[in-house]
Amino acid sequence: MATDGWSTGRRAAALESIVDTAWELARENGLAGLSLRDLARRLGMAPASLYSYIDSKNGLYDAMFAQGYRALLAKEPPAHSDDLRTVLYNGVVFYVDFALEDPVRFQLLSQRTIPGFEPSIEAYALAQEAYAHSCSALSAAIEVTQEDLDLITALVSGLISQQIANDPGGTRWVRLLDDAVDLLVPRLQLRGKHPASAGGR
Amino acid sequence: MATDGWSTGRRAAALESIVDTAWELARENGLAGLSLRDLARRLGMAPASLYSYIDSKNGLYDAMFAQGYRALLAKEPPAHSDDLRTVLYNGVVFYVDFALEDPVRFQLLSQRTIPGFEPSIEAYALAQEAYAHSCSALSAAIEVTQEDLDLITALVSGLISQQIANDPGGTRWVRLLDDAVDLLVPRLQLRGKHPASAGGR
DNA sequence: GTCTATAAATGGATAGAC
DNA sequence: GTCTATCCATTTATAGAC
Repeated sequence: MATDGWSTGRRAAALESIVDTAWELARENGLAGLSLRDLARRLGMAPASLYSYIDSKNGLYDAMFAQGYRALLAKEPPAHSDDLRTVLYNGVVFYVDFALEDPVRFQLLSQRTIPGFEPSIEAYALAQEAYAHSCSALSAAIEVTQEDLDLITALVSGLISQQIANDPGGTRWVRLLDDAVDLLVPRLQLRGKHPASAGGR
Repeated sequence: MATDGWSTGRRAAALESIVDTAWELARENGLAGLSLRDLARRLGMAPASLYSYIDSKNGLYDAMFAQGYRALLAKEPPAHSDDLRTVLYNGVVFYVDFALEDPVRFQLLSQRTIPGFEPSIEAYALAQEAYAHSCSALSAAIEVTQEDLDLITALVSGLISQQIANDPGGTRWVRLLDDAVDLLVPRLQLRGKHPASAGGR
């Protein structure tokens, strides 16, 4: 039905506006400092009205979590390349840019910091999809193991969180991205030269 | 005066008991979920009495922060060695053990996650002291630049936070510590062979 | 869906007696 | 230094009218 689609469309748009405003407040007062009262006030509505769109505060965090990963999935990925170093570097920059663009979002999406919150299965599926996308470009360039990917993830997320925590707005850590890639590339190439050890998951 | 020392000693002991209990609650309910009311109840005292020891909730976080770094400084450091890889590996394991021993403590000490909290100058000095200790063992073994140290810090803290966030209680990330050290050692040795580039801060 | 009203609890923090 | 009492703001969440 047209009416049905229209109303659910309007509903989704209203929810997205709520989530957008929630991110706005989270950037101002911190993720844990977000309150439904502030949110309703900024939206010009009564706090109780929020419950037409979310079922609880954790439901709001869940919607924010999902929207965050949807934003990552919607981002234009780096151009393809056959050079391993280029693929890795571009992929890493792609994610670092996204993370530093909004540190609070990085906090919700990548760190476990809100006491009671755990993403729903559907929201977590988006996170996995985004992760798979990041890995596929690299897998196309060279055979990588799960351990390779985990090391890359650790190093990159470590640089990001150090940057956010210890030099917010600066470049002390992100400028090491080149060096970080230089660290990783030899390990990946080494494995690429031993096809006998292929078959890693 | 003896009385003075005694009373301040008792006072310090009482404060430490408060901070210990605060950590206990933080491990149960999350760092942000800590409340002065719960804390007082568990201590068997009135909430108002806490204010004889702390001046505010952030003051409590500050005392916890300081105590956390004091615990790190009090930990028996790894044995000395002349082998670079051994020094690096032992130093890294030393810190990883400390972090995983109490993930919530790692959160307060190493991540910026409590909205209004910023460590006091005195507490932060302890953090710097602990950092300097970690670096000195490495510096004794080989010449390292600040960039080297930052890369090590990023990789290690990245492994720790991934371990905590994505595989709590498991070993998926920490078992990569060996590989992480293998990644770092060549970079450090390379610089060691070019003494012309010495003088890095 | 939105509102008013309100629940029911928790939060941090202070005043003042003892 | 500890207590009782309390303030006052805030919190999430619900009930029920419109």
